[in-house]
Amino acid sequence: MARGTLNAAAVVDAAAELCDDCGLSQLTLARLANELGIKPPSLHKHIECLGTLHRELALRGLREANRRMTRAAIGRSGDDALLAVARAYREFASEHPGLYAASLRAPEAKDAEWTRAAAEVVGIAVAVLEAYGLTGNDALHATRAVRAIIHGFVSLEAAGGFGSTLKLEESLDHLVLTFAHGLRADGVSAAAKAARLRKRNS
Amino acid sequence: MARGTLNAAAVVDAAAELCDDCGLSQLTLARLANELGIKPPSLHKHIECLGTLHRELALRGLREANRRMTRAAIGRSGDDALLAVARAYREFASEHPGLYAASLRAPEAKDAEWTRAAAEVVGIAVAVLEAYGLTGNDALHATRAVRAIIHGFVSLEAAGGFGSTLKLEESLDHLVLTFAHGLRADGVSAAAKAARLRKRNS
DNA sequence: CCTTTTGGCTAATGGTATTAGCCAAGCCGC
DNA sequence: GCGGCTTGGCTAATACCATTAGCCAAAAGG
Repeated sequence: MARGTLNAAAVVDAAAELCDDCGLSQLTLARLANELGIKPPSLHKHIECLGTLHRELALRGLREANRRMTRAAIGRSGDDALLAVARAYREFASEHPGLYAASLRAPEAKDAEWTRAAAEVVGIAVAVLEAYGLTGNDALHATRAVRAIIHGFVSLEAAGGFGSTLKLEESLDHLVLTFAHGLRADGVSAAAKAARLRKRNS
Repeated sequence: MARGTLNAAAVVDAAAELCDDCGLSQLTLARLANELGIKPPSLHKHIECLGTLHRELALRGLREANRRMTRAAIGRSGDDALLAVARAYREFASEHPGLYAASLRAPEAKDAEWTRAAAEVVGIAVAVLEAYGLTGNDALHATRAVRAIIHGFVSLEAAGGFGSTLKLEESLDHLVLTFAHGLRADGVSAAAKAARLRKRNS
């Protein structure tokens, strides 16, 4: 390796590419070094340790997801926006499985930058849900719901959990819109009522 | 270790306990051996390798989830059943985070036993959804949706992804019932229509 | 009671991350 | 242009990890 052609950003670039190709669990410092044409210990001149590299990848994944979802939401509202955001997220996970996997790790509480990047992704869902006129706790519940729906779908897909041949995009569209329909059709208050009922039963 | 007191089941027992306590990623053969009072290589007299141990844990997790969900569904139908199954699954993941994490790994295609155990968990959701009168592709989409919803919620919770203080059980109830409401209120056909519309636009 | 099987063990191999410490290339001030 | 400092490679070494080979004694069974 010619001296000086490498820096921290380039290392993370290579790591991102590698984990997209081979899976995050296969991303090892030895492989990464080999890919870059240097010896493993030399990596520590650019990154602190494997943990910080994973953090960098998580940040990068969150920012890329944020970028795509924000862009998808522009100029849309309601179901249209919800659908576009969900699709953008799914597309990101599909195109960058390694980065996506890295982005799933929960940020460490004391890491403000990481926490903020994760919160911003949630913020997009919150913003889109404003169109449904939800307020207070209902909005928070619905936000969690949207996160869970999209994350659950995408990560099951990534794990190969959906066996059959039915188009995955269609499934996600169905899911998001059915949920949105439930929200619009006074679903939240109905759900709250049912939850109370259930709680009394148990 | 006294000779004869140990067998494969006992090893998996200890592994399950260990990974519930310390996280699946912290489950190492060295730790496990230490816990059992033997040396690491001796483990290979009972288990083939770390991979097969993970498979055993996955099977155990799937069966326990299956058991709890089946039990929860007994004597219920409709929203009631859906809610009970979702809660049972969430409770399992919450009480056995390590086993739950192990159960998430996609079964290897040629492993019939593992594949079947995973399919049975899905089967419960399918059975519960029959009450909503869905047929054909709609039923399949809805099945995927329920899996995604429950899995997404539970795994985000396990990863600490939900920051705020709002009761998690309530959020899951909201989510499940809002989706169910969407299903009941002719949500599927509406969603399909919207999806076609969106497809034309893009 | 002797033989076979079993389930521990130690030793060794090759993988991992990481630290310490060396050394030369390149940059910066003079 | 030259000398010193910083930088970014390197090798060597440490401490883990899983896994295999091969040993040996305890238990089991004829």
